[in-house]
Amino acid sequence: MPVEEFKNKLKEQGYKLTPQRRHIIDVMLNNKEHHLSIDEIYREVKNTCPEIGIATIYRTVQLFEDVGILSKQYFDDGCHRYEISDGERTHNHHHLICNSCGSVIEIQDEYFDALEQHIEKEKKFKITNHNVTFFGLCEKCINKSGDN
Amino acid sequence: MPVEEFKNKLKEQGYKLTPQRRHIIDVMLNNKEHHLSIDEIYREVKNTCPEIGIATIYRTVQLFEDVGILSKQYFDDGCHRYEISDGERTHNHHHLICNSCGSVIEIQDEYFDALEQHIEKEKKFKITNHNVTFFGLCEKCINKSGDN
DNA sequence: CTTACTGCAAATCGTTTGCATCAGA
DNA sequence: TCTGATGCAAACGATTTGCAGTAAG
Repeated sequence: MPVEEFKNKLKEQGYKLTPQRRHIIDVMLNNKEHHLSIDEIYREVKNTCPEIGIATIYRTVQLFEDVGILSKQYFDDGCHRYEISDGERTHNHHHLICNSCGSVIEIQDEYFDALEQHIEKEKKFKITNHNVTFFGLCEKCINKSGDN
Repeated sequence: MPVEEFKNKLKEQGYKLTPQRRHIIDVMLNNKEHHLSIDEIYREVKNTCPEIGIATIYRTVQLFEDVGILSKQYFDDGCHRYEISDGERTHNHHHLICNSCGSVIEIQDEYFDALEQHIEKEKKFKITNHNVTFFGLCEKCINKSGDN
Protein backbone atom coordinates (compact mmCIF):
# COMPACT_ATOMS: atom_id res chain seq x y z
CA MET A 1 0.00 0.00 0.00
CA PRO A 2 1.20 3.50 -0.80
CA VAL A 3 0.57 4.90 2.69
CA GLU A 4 4.12 3.99 3.60
CA GLU A 5 5.30 5.77 0.53
CA PHE A 6 3.55 8.96 1.58
CA LYS A 7 5.10 8.69 5.00
CA ASN A 8 8.49 8.44 3.38
CA LYS A 9 7.89 11.40 1.12
CA LEU A 10 7.28 13.46 4.23
CA LYS A 11 10.10 12.02 6.28
CA GLU A 12 12.61 12.56 3.49
CA GLN A 13 12.09 16.28 3.77
CA GLY A 14 11.90 16.42 7.53
CA TYR A 15 8.12 16.69 7.90
CA LYS A 16 6.12 14.89 10.54
CA LEU A 17 3.24 12.53 10.00
CA THR A 18 0.57 13.83 12.34
CA PRO A 19 -2.90 12.36 12.89
CA GLN A 20 -4.38 15.30 11.00
CA ARG A 21 -2.22 14.62 7.97
CA ARG A 22 -3.06 10.96 8.16
CA HIS A 23 -6.77 11.80 8.13
CA ILE A 24 -6.38 13.99 5.10
CA ILE A 25 -4.50 11.28 3.24
CA ASP A 26 -7.23 8.81 4.14
CA VAL A 27 -9.92 11.07 2.77
CA MET A 28 -8.02 11.58 -0.45
CA LEU A 29 -7.45 7.86 -0.84
CA ASN A 30 -11.12 7.17 -0.25
CA ASN A 31 -11.90 9.63 -3.02
CA LYS A 32 -9.34 8.61 -5.59
CA GLU A 33 -11.99 8.91 -8.27
CA HIS A 34 -13.17 12.37 -7.20
CA HIS A 35 -11.58 15.77 -7.26
CA LEU A 36 -12.12 17.45 -3.94
CA SER A 37 -12.18 21.12 -3.13
CA ILE A 38 -10.65 22.44 0.08
CA ASP A 39 -14.08 22.72 1.56
CA GLU A 40 -15.03 19.18 0.67
CA ILE A 41 -11.81 17.87 2.17
CA TYR A 42 -12.48 19.89 5.31
CA ARG A 43 -15.97 18.51 5.71
CA GLU A 44 -14.88 14.93 5.07
CA VAL A 45 -12.00 15.09 7.51
CA LYS A 46 -14.25 16.61 10.17
CA ASN A 47 -16.19 13.34 10.25
CA THR A 48 -13.28 11.49 11.75
CA CYS A 49 -11.40 14.42 13.25
CA PRO A 50 -13.82 17.14 14.33
CA GLU A 51 -11.25 19.32 16.10
CA ILE A 52 -9.32 20.03 12.91
CA GLY A 53 -9.14 23.65 11.79
CA ILE A 54 -9.53 24.91 8.27
CA ALA A 55 -6.06 26.46 8.39
CA THR A 56 -4.58 23.03 8.86
CA ILE A 57 -6.36 21.83 5.75
CA TYR A 58 -4.93 24.68 3.72
CA ARG A 59 -1.44 24.21 5.12
CA THR A 60 -1.46 20.46 4.68
CA VAL A 61 -2.86 20.44 1.19
CA GLN A 62 -0.26 22.99 0.17
CA LEU A 63 2.49 20.90 1.73
CA PHE A 64 1.22 17.73 0.08
CA GLU A 65 1.23 19.44 -3.24
CA ASP A 66 4.83 20.56 -2.79
CA VAL A 67 5.89 17.10 -1.74
CA GLY A 68 4.02 15.49 -4.62
CA ILE A 69 1.34 13.64 -2.67
CA LEU A 70 -1.48 15.66 -4.16
CA SER A 71 -1.95 17.40 -7.44
CA LYS A 72 -4.02 20.51 -7.97
CA GLN A 73 -6.29 21.34 -10.87
CA TYR A 74 -8.40 24.33 -11.57
CA PHE A 75 -11.87 23.68 -12.87
CA ASP A 76 -14.01 26.50 -14.10
CA ASP A 77 -16.47 26.16 -11.25
CA GLY A 78 -14.21 28.66 -9.54
CA CYS A 79 -12.23 26.52 -7.14
CA HIS A 80 -9.14 24.43 -7.05
CA ARG A 81 -9.59 20.72 -6.68
CA TYR A 82 -7.14 18.15 -5.47
CA GLU A 83 -6.56 14.48 -5.97
CA ILE A 84 -3.98 11.89 -4.98
CA SER A 85 -1.07 12.18 -7.34
CA ASP A 86 0.75 9.17 -8.59
CA GLY A 87 3.32 10.69 -10.81
CA GLU A 88 3.27 9.57 -14.38
CA ARG A 89 -0.41 8.79 -14.38
CA THR A 90 -1.35 12.23 -13.10
CA HIS A 91 0.58 13.86 -15.87
CA ASN A 92 -1.30 11.82 -18.41
CA HIS A 93 -4.85 12.34 -17.50
CA HIS A 94 -7.28 14.98 -18.48
CA HIS A 95 -10.84 15.95 -17.87
CA LEU A 96 -14.10 16.30 -19.67
CA ILE A 97 -16.55 18.47 -17.79
CA CYS A 98 -20.20 18.53 -18.68
CA ASN A 99 -21.65 22.03 -18.80
CA SER A 100 -25.09 20.71 -18.13
CA CYS A 101 -24.82 18.25 -15.24
CA GLY A 102 -21.32 19.14 -14.07
CA SER A 103 -20.01 15.60 -14.10
CA VAL A 104 -16.27 15.17 -14.44
CA ILE A 105 -15.04 12.41 -16.72
CA GLU A 106 -11.40 11.47 -16.52
CA ILE A 107 -9.73 10.46 -19.70
CA GLN A 108 -6.33 9.04 -20.33
CA ASP A 109 -5.43 8.89 -23.91
CA GLU A 110 -2.48 7.89 -25.99
CA TYR A 111 -3.57 10.55 -28.41
CA PHE A 112 -2.06 13.17 -26.16
CA ASP A 113 1.37 11.64 -26.36
CA ALA A 114 1.35 12.07 -30.10
CA LEU A 115 0.08 15.61 -29.69
CA GLU A 116 2.75 16.52 -27.18
CA GLN A 117 5.50 15.08 -29.29
CA HIS A 118 4.19 17.02 -32.23
CA ILE A 119 4.20 20.27 -30.25
CA GLU A 120 7.61 19.65 -28.75
CA LYS A 121 9.11 19.18 -32.17
CA GLU A 122 7.15 21.94 -33.88
CA LYS A 123 7.62 24.59 -31.20
CA LYS A 124 10.88 23.44 -29.69
CA PHE A 125 9.21 23.48 -26.28
CA LYS A 126 9.93 20.85 -23.63
CA ILE A 127 6.61 19.95 -22.04
CA THR A 128 6.79 18.91 -18.41
CA ASN A 129 3.17 19.21 -17.38
CA HIS A 130 -0.18 20.34 -18.62
CA ASN A 131 -3.65 21.37 -17.72
CA VAL A 132 -6.17 20.05 -20.17
CA THR A 133 -9.90 20.33 -19.72
CA PHE A 134 -12.62 20.01 -22.29
CA PHE A 135 -16.03 21.47 -21.66
CA GLY A 136 -19.20 20.34 -23.38
CA LEU A 137 -22.04 17.88 -23.04
CA CYS A 138 -21.77 14.34 -21.76
CA GLU A 139 -23.63 11.50 -23.42
CA LYS A 140 -26.52 11.62 -20.97
CA CYS A 141 -27.05 15.33 -21.39
CA ILE A 142 -26.79 15.18 -25.16
CA ASN A 143 -29.72 12.80 -25.14
CA LYS A 144 -31.65 14.84 -22.61
CA SER A 145 -31.29 18.05 -24.60
CA GLY A 146 -32.45 16.20 -27.68
CA ASP A 147 -35.81 15.73 -25.95
CA ASN A 148 -36.41 19.43 -25.34
CA MET B 1 -12.05 48.05 -37.58
CA PRO B 2 -13.74 45.95 -34.96
CA VAL B 3 -14.46 48.82 -32.54
CA GLU B 4 -17.77 49.32 -34.30
CA GLU B 5 -18.45 45.64 -33.91
CA PHE B 6 -17.94 45.84 -30.17
CA LYS B 7 -20.26 48.79 -29.98
CA ASN B 8 -22.89 46.77 -31.77
CA LYS B 9 -22.44 43.79 -29.50
CA LEU B 10 -23.24 46.07 -26.58
CA LYS B 11 -26.06 47.94 -28.25
CA GLU B 12 -27.75 44.73 -29.33
CA GLN B 13 -28.27 43.82 -25.73
CA GLY B 14 -29.16 47.27 -24.50
CA TYR B 15 -25.82 48.22 -22.96
CA LYS B 16 -24.24 51.61 -23.22
CA LEU B 17 -20.83 52.45 -24.60
CA THR B 18 -19.30 54.63 -21.91
CA PRO B 19 -15.87 56.24 -21.94
CA GLN B 20 -14.72 53.75 -19.31
CA ARG B 21 -15.74 50.82 -21.47
CA ARG B 22 -14.05 52.40 -24.43
CA HIS B 23 -10.83 52.75 -22.46
CA ILE B 24 -10.93 49.11 -21.44
CA ILE B 25 -11.48 47.99 -25.01
CA ASP B 26 -8.55 50.16 -26.11
CA VAL B 27 -6.27 48.60 -23.55
CA MET B 28 -7.28 45.11 -24.58
CA LEU B 29 -6.77 45.91 -28.25
CA ASN B 30 -3.34 47.36 -27.50
CA ASN B 31 -2.49 44.10 -25.77
CA LYS B 32 -3.91 41.63 -28.22
CA GLU B 33 -0.79 39.52 -27.82
CA HIS B 34 -0.86 39.54 -24.02
CA HIS B 35 -3.19 38.06 -21.50
CA LEU B 36 -4.01 40.65 -18.89
CA SER B 37 -5.09 40.13 -15.32
CA ILE B 38 -7.72 42.36 -13.75
CA ASP B 39 -5.01 44.24 -11.96
CA GLU B 40 -3.00 44.80 -15.10
CA ILE B 41 -6.06 46.07 -16.93
CA TYR B 42 -6.82 48.38 -14.03
CA ARG B 43 -3.33 49.85 -14.02
CA GLU B 44 -3.27 50.28 -17.78
CA VAL B 45 -6.64 51.97 -17.92
CA LYS B 46 -5.67 54.31 -15.09
CA ASN B 47 -3.07 55.84 -17.37
CA THR B 48 -5.71 57.34 -19.60
CA CYS B 49 -8.60 57.38 -17.17
CA PRO B 50 -7.35 57.90 -13.61
CA GLU B 51 -10.78 58.30 -11.99
CA ILE B 52 -11.87 54.80 -12.88
CA GLY B 53 -12.65 52.49 -9.95
CA ILE B 54 -11.65 48.88 -9.66
CA ALA B 55 -15.29 47.86 -9.36
CA THR B 56 -15.91 49.19 -12.83
CA ILE B 57 -13.11 47.04 -14.17
CA TYR B 58 -14.61 43.94 -12.61
CA ARG B 59 -18.10 44.76 -13.80
CA THR B 60 -17.01 45.65 -17.29
CA VAL B 61 -14.75 42.68 -17.80
CA GLN B 62 -17.54 40.40 -16.61
CA LEU B 63 -19.98 42.07 -18.98
CA PHE B 64 -17.55 41.86 -21.88
CA GLU B 65 -17.08 38.20 -21.23
CA ASP B 66 -20.83 37.59 -21.27
CA VAL B 67 -21.22 39.56 -24.47
CA GLY B 68 -18.31 37.78 -26.10
CA ILE B 69 -15.88 40.68 -26.38
CA LEU B 70 -13.36 39.12 -24.02
CA SER B 71 -12.46 35.58 -23.16
CA LYS B 72 -11.18 34.41 -19.83
CA GLN B 73 -8.48 31.87 -19.14
CA TYR B 74 -7.06 30.61 -15.90
CA PHE B 75 -3.31 30.30 -15.77
CA ASP B 76 -1.63 28.61 -12.88
CA ASP B 77 -0.08 31.82 -11.62
CA GLY B 78 -3.25 32.11 -9.57
CA CYS B 79 -5.29 34.62 -11.51
CA HIS B 80 -7.67 34.85 -14.38
CA ARG B 81 -6.43 36.53 -17.48
CA TYR B 82 -8.38 38.08 -20.29
CA GLU B 83 -7.88 38.75 -23.94
CA ILE B 84 -9.88 40.06 -26.85
CA SER B 85 -12.02 37.26 -28.15
CA ASP B 86 -12.66 36.71 -31.77
CA GLY B 87 -14.87 33.73 -31.75
CA GLU B 88 -13.67 30.71 -33.64
CA ARG B 89 -10.05 31.59 -33.26
CA THR B 90 -10.30 31.87 -29.49
CA HIS B 91 -11.72 28.40 -29.27
CA ASN B 92 -8.82 27.09 -31.24
CA HIS B 93 -5.86 28.47 -29.49
CA HIS B 94 -3.90 27.18 -26.59
CA HIS B 95 -0.94 28.14 -24.52
CA LEU B 96 2.55 27.03 -23.76
CA ILE B 97 3.86 28.54 -20.55
CA CYS B 98 7.52 28.43 -19.70
CA ASN B 99 8.17 27.45 -16.11
CA SER B 100 11.49 29.19 -16.17
CA CYS B 101 10.93 32.62 -17.73
CA GLY B 102 7.13 32.70 -17.58
CA SER B 103 6.66 33.59 -21.21
CA VAL B 104 3.35 32.65 -22.76
CA ILE B 105 3.40 31.23 -26.27
CA GLU B 106 0.14 30.98 -28.13
CA ILE B 107 -0.33 28.04 -30.38
CA GLN B 108 -3.02 27.25 -32.84
CA ASP B 109 -2.85 23.82 -34.19
CA GLU B 110 -4.86 21.65 -36.51
CA TYR B 111 -3.74 18.75 -34.40
CA PHE B 112 -6.31 19.66 -31.80
CA ASP B 113 -9.15 19.27 -34.23
CA ALA B 114 -8.17 15.69 -34.83
CA LEU B 115 -7.81 15.14 -31.11
CA GLU B 116 -11.22 16.60 -30.34
CA GLN B 117 -12.90 14.57 -33.01
CA HIS B 118 -11.23 11.49 -31.64
CA ILE B 119 -12.48 12.22 -28.11
CA GLU B 120 -15.96 13.11 -29.24
CA LYS B 121 -16.29 9.81 -31.01
CA GLU B 122 -14.52 7.73 -28.38
CA LYS B 123 -16.28 9.22 -25.35
CA LYS B 124 -19.54 10.31 -26.92
CA PHE B 125 -18.91 13.77 -25.50
CA LYS B 126 -19.81 16.93 -27.39
CA ILE B 127 -16.98 19.39 -26.89
CA THR B 128 -17.97 23.05 -26.93
CA ASN B 129 -14.92 24.63 -25.36
CA HIS B 130 -11.65 23.81 -23.71
CA ASN B 131 -8.89 24.99 -21.54
CA VAL B 132 -5.55 23.73 -22.68
CA THR B 133 -2.26 24.80 -21.25
CA PHE B 134 1.09 23.10 -21.47
CA PHE B 135 3.82 23.89 -18.99
CA GLY B 136 7.49 23.32 -19.59
CA LEU B 137 10.57 25.01 -20.96
CA CYS B 138 10.70 27.30 -23.93
CA GLU B 139 13.49 27.08 -26.47
CA LYS B 140 15.51 29.89 -24.88
CA CYS B 141 15.34 28.36 -21.43
CA ILE B 142 16.19 24.89 -22.66
CA ASN B 143 19.42 26.29 -24.02
CA LYS B 144 20.10 28.31 -20.90
CA SER B 145 19.64 25.33 -18.59
CA GLY B 146 21.95 23.31 -20.81
CA ASP B 147 24.73 25.71 -19.82
CA ASN B 148 24.33 25.16 -16.07
C1' DC C 1 14.08 17.76 24.37
C1' DT C 2 13.62 20.09 20.17
C1' DT C 3 11.30 21.71 16.46
C1' DA C 4 7.57 21.25 13.57
C1' DC C 5 2.55 21.28 13.81
C1' DT C 6 -1.96 22.67 15.44
C1' DG C 7 -6.18 25.46 16.46
C1' DC C 8 -7.81 29.80 17.00
C1' DA C 9 -8.66 34.42 15.81
C1' DA C 10 -7.20 38.30 13.48
C1' DA C 11 -5.47 39.96 9.18
C1' DT C 12 -5.32 40.06 4.33
C1' DC C 13 -6.50 39.61 -0.45
C1' DG C 14 -9.39 39.56 -4.41
C1' DT C 15 -13.99 40.31 -5.65
C1' DT C 16 -18.87 41.88 -5.11
C1' DT C 17 -22.52 44.84 -3.63
C1' DG C 18 -25.46 48.94 -2.01
C1' DC C 19 -26.14 53.36 -2.79
C1' DA C 20 -26.33 58.06 -4.27
C1' DT C 21 -24.92 60.40 -8.29
C1' DC C 22 -23.98 60.85 -13.22
C1' DA C 23 -24.50 60.53 -18.12
C1' DG C 24 -25.57 57.91 -22.64
C1' DA C 25 -29.44 57.01 -25.55
C1' DT D 1 -36.13 61.86 -19.36
C1' DC D 2 -35.11 57.39 -17.93
C1' DT D 3 -32.50 53.68 -17.10
C1' DG D 4 -28.09 51.78 -16.98
C1' DA D 5 -23.30 52.91 -15.42
C1' DT D 6 -20.05 54.85 -12.20
C1' DG D 7 -17.15 55.63 -7.97
C1' DC D 8 -16.84 54.96 -3.37
C1' DA D 9 -16.83 52.44 0.69
C1' DA D 10 -18.53 48.75 3.08
C1' DA D 11 -19.28 43.80 2.87
C1' DC D 12 -17.94 39.41 1.69
C1' DG D 13 -15.67 34.83 1.17
C1' DA D 14 -11.58 32.39 0.59
C1' DT D 15 -6.99 32.02 2.10
C1' DT D 16 -2.99 33.33 5.16
C1' DT D 17 -0.64 34.50 9.17
C1' DG D 18 0.84 35.28 14.21
C1' DC D 19 0.91 33.18 18.26
C1' DA D 20 0.90 30.33 22.29
C1' DG D 21 0.21 25.69 23.33
C1' DT D 22 0.97 20.65 21.79
C1' DA D 23 3.05 16.54 20.23
C1' DA D 24 6.04 13.79 16.80
C1' DG D 25 10.71 12.35 16.28
